[in-house]
Amino acid sequence: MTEKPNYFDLVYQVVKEIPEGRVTSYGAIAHYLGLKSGARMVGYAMNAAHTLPDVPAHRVVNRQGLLTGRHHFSTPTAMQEALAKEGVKVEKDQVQNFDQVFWNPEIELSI
DNA sequence: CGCCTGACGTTGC
DNA sequence: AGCAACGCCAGGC
Repeated sequence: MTEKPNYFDLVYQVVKEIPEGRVTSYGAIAHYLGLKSGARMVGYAMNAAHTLPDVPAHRVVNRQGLLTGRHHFSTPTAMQEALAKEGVKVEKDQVQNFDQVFWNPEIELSI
């Protein structure tokens, strides 16, 4: 990695703006950054963000509200535990009331 | 330098 | 309504 892609930092910033007790989806961030087809890239960026303490990757889930990246955490339950502590109900790796805790950057950040 | 994999999403069948 | 395949792009080996 000769350089760190700018959009990586963009993803980090958006994720860092996620309020406690709220979650967002990769596609939402991707679309917000213009990476409409780069949802994968967002997740990929998250992989690097995983090393940054300021990037709550546990608040980022997929479109289904499913904790797809929980396996990348220190423990398979770390993501669920973190969300549960913030008030987000997680059952079987699935976010409950996903539509209620969903945080849309395009709206919350007023684009 | 080339191939493969990968925290997703969407469309088609 | 559920399952499968494709598409996008970048990093790692």
